[in-house]
Amino acid sequence: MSSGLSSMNIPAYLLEKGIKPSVTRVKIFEYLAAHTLHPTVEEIYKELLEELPTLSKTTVYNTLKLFSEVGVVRTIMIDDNEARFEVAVDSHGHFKCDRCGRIYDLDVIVQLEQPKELEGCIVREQNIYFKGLCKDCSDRDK
Amino acid sequence: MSSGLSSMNIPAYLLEKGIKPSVTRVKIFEYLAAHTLHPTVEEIYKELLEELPTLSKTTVYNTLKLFSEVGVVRTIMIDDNEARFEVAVDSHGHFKCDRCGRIYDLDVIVQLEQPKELEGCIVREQNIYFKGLCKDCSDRDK
DNA sequence: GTATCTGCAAAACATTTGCAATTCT
DNA sequence: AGAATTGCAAATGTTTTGCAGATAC
Repeated sequence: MSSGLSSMNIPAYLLEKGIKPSVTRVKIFEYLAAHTLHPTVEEIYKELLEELPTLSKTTVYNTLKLFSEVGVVRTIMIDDNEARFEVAVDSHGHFKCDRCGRIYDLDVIVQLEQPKELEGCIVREQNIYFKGLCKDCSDRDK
Repeated sequence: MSSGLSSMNIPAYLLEKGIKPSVTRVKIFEYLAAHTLHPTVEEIYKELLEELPTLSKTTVYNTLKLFSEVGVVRTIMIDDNEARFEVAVDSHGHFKCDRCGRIYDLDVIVQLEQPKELEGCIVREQNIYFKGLCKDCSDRDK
């Protein structure tokens, strides 16, 4: 059969971060790696349900929380109260369109100088995001 | 009596933005102006309840939404799904402590260059925030 | 066989909505 | 009176929790 863990390609990245692999975890990770437009829990859940018919939303939440704790994924919250997720790679910026809600990655690698005010603090993460109207939506206005 | 609108000092800022003043609105604005550590709806509501015993959380939500729409306040969401608010002044960065949850303003005025990738987009807002452990919390580790 | 992972149902929150009551002019 | 503001109660939507069942080693 070809549905077990043993037949899967287990991302080294997960192992490096100390994640014990399971079919569910690998699938969720692969989904995030393949869908870089920052899916919501709902989206991940609905799509994977086709491959994993017994999947529950709780498990998606649990897994993303686990991934987030060990640094495999980054949680993005911009304004609306629904978390979005991405595989944690080099710090980059985001652009969120206020109209269509899409969140785009910016290739620019963000490496800000640490403000003097943060001396004594331990800075673990830095984020930059822009908001406005994306090209598609602003074209539609014309 | 001294509890009506007529006895209050109405912030010019509200009028400029076209907000029709009311006791509730002025109080909420004053609270935000005086409490710059980015209070939540809950915090604003609980504190103002002492002065405005009939205040409802719905009104706090409505007012903040109104303020936000006209640009009087800015809504901040960093990770947890609870909105925080500040009076909208010049763009500045934030630092959120993962342990105690406090959000600090950074005096640094943020004026980023617009990434080339965003050509054709209408950028209306830019945000920068750092995350990690604040001085108090990291001192506690030693 | 024991520990871990998963899933269901219910609970916990934050936020929104509909509508009635109140207030302001 | 008429329009806008406020407040209650219920609905909505996301996320968390407790615990039982399944799975892996």
